[in-house]
Amino acid sequence: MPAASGLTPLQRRAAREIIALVRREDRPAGHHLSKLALARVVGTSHNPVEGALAHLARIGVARHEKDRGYFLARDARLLGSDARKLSPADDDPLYRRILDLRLGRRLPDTLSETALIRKLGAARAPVRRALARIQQEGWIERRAGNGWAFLPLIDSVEAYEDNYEMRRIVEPAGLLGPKFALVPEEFETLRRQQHRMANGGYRTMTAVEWVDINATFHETLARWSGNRLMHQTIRHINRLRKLLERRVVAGDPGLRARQAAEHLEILDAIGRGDRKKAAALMEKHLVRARRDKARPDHFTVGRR
Amino acid sequence: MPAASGLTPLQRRAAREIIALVRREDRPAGHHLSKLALARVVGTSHNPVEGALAHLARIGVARHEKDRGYFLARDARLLGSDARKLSPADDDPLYRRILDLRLGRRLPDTLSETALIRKLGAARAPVRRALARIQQEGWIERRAGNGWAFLPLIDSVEAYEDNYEMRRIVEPAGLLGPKFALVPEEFETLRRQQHRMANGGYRTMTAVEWVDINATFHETLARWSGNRLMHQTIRHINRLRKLLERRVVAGDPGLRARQAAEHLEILDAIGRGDRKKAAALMEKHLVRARRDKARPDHFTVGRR
DNA sequence: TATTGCATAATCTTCATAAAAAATGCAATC
DNA sequence: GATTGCATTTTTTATGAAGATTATGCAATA
Repeated sequence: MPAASGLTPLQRRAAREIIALVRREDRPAGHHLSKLALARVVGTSHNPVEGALAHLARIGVARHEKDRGYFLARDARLLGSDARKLSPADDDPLYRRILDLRLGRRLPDTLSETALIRKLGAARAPVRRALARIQQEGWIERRAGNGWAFLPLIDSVEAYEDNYEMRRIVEPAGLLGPKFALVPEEFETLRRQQHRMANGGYRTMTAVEWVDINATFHETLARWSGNRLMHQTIRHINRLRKLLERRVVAGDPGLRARQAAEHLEILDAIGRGDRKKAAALMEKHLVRARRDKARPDHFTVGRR
Repeated sequence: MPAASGLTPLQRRAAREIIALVRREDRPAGHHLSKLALARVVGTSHNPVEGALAHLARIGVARHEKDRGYFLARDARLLGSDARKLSPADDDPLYRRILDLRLGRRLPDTLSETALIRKLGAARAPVRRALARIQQEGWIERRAGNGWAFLPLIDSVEAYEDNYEMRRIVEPAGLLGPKFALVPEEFETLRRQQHRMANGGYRTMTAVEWVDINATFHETLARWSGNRLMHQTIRHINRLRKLLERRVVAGDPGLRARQAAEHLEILDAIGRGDRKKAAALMEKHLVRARRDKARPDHFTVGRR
């Protein structure tokens, strides 16, 4: 049973982002959820946000008052299980199925679109949509004439190592780039986030939130490099990494706290203007993170 | 008037690759063009290759003998103008128009698919195909709800600088990676190619061929790194670079020869197993290449 | 024994239209 | 003066069938 049936994908996404936002900012019960402000955050018109808010009211996350709008029903930090229920993993079932099939070695390296449609028992258009997303993520490509070919980017320990090696090469270099410039208010936001995490905030966090905060940290620094191609590349690498870590065990709490501490050190160095130090710390951080995670048993195949 | 009307895109592509192949290998008149072997090279079935060969016979590049197949009509090195006529630039007219419009600042940063369809006066399906390609190349992305947003990756001097900076960071690191291993026969092929180019071979080459040989050189080295993500990333960066260099002047012959000489130096260092030296040479090479090309006047906007 | 040339089968693209979803506008309300 | 709630407009997605293209098989031939 889907966690939030009856919603359009965009409404689900809006609902997810609303919860993520209030949790990031640790809003208390009673906080006003302004339709227009939220629409700006989500990047859509206010229409789908209305649907999302209505859903949040149905599941008891928000209260509705006629002509006044929606308000948070409980403190945001108590909404962990709701955040989990709306997790992006369920977003596009077809995408999920293809990913699971592929990771489970149940799809050949190359196959025609029609063959995939038969296998999934789905219509062409949605299958194509899922394929487009996968192509965008970079682990499938069209073959010259017909059909598609999976690329070996997500389904092996090696891919995992490759991913970390790329990060180790690119991210420290980004900190040293000629156009690097931090954005003060983003700097403060990152520091606050990582600080909270280092001091036990991870206990109320879902796994997805943890991963997202991590990704945001690294992607923000990449953006500060002033090199847009580098930012895009890091985003791409991170997306792939999320797929690779899909089956990785939750990660013990000590790990989370230590990572946050390392992130804070890097931020401090950047804040002092000591980019060389920051780059060195970043490299060490990435080497250590790889060692902590890249173990063969994480690549066992299973359902869920 | 299109250079090769009546051909399907795949047939055009096959024709192009056949000519590129025989020119790369400098085949003489009379060389047999085997349908099956060519199909393997192009990556399709032999059907579209047949169409391509028929076309090559029509335009006088190949001769046909009943039940014996097709044969090269002239020495491959004399086919420069034919190679130019089949150049990939004409492949998807819609893609070209969007690119031109965007580079000419005639498309807003964000617009709906329908608006684009109206502007181009084309049907939805082909527009969507072109957009998918652009999305793949990374300079457009879907917005949350509706529409598309252009990313600033192809339309400024800065993007050009960013591109070279990324190459400078990634490519030398690739040569130093832990899994680096050259492929002997590819090594010889690269050496032969670059040697020919350094010794005046560039005179019979089209601009597109020059760019392709360059790209092949760098992408092959990236592949040798053993890091598939790195290889993919370099390929992506190169594709963007081709767009950026679209309007760059043809490049004086001396430049071509010098670049080839630098490529040969790098290959020599790799061949000796001196990867540190190779990486240093690569970095110098990229810095120099950037200096030679990144001049503002290349970003003048014009038709064709 | 491998390759060609052609026939047949499978796959993909296009296109028009209906239905779903998102964007937008604005009077009523706080 | 800003925000909500709802009506209207615009955009996108789904669908299915015809036509185009590509894949495949194989007898005839070099």
